[in-house]
Amino acid sequence: MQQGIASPVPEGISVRARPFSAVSDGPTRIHNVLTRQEQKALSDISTVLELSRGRTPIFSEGSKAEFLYALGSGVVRIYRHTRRGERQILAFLFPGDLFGLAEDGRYVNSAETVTETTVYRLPLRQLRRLLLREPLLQLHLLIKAAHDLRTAQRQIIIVGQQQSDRRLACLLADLCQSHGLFDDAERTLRLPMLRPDIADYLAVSAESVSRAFGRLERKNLVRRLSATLIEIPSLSRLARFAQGNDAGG
Amino acid sequence: MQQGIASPVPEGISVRARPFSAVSDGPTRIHNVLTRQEQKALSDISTVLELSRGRTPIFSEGSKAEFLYALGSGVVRIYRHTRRGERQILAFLFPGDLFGLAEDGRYVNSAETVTETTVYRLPLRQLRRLLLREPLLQLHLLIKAAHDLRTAQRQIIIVGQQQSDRRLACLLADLCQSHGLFDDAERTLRLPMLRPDIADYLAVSAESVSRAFGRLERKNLVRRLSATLIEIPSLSRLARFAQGNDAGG
DNA sequence: CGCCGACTTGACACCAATCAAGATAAGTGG
DNA sequence: CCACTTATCTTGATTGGTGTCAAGTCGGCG
Repeated sequence: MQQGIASPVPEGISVRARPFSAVSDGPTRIHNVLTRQEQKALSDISTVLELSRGRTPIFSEGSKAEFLYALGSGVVRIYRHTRRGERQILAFLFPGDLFGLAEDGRYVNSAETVTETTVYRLPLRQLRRLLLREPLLQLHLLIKAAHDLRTAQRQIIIVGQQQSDRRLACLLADLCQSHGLFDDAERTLRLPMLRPDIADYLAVSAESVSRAFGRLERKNLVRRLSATLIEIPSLSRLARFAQGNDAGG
Repeated sequence: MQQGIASPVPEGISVRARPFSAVSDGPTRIHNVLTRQEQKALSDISTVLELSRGRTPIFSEGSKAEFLYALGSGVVRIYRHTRRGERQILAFLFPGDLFGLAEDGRYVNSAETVTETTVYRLPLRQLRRLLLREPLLQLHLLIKAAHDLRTAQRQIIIVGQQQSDRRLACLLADLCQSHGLFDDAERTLRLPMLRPDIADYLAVSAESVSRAFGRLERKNLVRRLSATLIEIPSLSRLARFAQGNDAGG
């Protein structure tokens, strides 16, 4: 639905995640809404895939869709190619996320690992049967879908920003807040992806990502300790800048 | 889910729409997947709202979410404000679309009419009960949600385009193909929205929309008969240009 | 130590935002 | 029916940010 159901997050929902997907790490995530029992039901029909390196394709645009995937550990990117060979990354996925969106029986996007990952593969036919048998489980997936729709809408707003440093600030703030990549003690963010990935996510060139980092650095919003290790003195200042409140030095 | 279920569109699904939502106009839309019986069940818990003019607010960001809305006729825009007062339109909605996405019991976006509209309002509590009672209906809503996620991802790609004339071409092609706004005999598209709406949807300035129209006109991809009536000689050429294949004069 | 990939920085051209002015269309009152 | 008014759209001139191409730097690894 263009907007969705969601709304009051159903009460009495556990955030545990052992058997089915390792969603327990990182801060509590709103869409981790499956009970142990539901995760058991899902894991009963799933196959585990261990993908030991980045850039491993999982499926690609246009191929026949027979599975839904759930990410257990690691990071995955979802992307699509334009006709001119450009790539738009539609999402970075983290543990607990589902992927494998299809239309007319074919995947509409491509999926690749960014890091070493564990993926659970669920046959769509069995999944459909299961969902019809378990309305509450299905409702939780519906809520998850609504969450992902919100995430996509958030990215529309990010990509809609005109200045590249704001776009980058949005991404950095998101990564810090949601996915356990931020080390509170050191105030550092460990980026799992490379510059071209960031560029294709923000819809700018890789060079502009560098320049955007430079501008954030000059405003003391970030400091590059290395290309993938970013110190962030004040998360709230970064987030404020990302959302338009001009943050002075 | 970051991607979703969807996939093989369930068989044996009617596209009729009389009682609940007037989804029958325009070409068959993939997410119009409700049976008469399901529509009846939904209409039993819904209230009809007739909104006789454009710019009527339906709900706004941050207010308490107690309803899901279904659009019966007309056009609605979903948008969000950035902190600097800019507006990003996240979607134009057409008959059959659902809206009212919420998080923690509050709407995350604002919704306003663009034209005269008919809206069906569904109390979330009753809807939730109904969905748990009717797993197939719920599955159809899940498929609808997956469709909307695809639509949002499509907009990410549109907004990610660097040239404004390509963005505009994408929007025009979409409007032609999906929503019964295109007159096949005359080869004209009737735009229901004004320039600032188009601008805030494409994330460009209103002036740039005008210039983009000018450029498309110079390439003979469109002709402005008036500000809201656009002649489109070849839909396929327009679509090809939108997707990156450079279309010469 | 030197190679290699990844990232950064510089120079230039181009596109879009902005501010401002002009054109078009629709609606109002004489 | 026409003049006037207003809202909307278009066009122009300027400025700044970004893509592109190219060169340079950093860091890891053999």
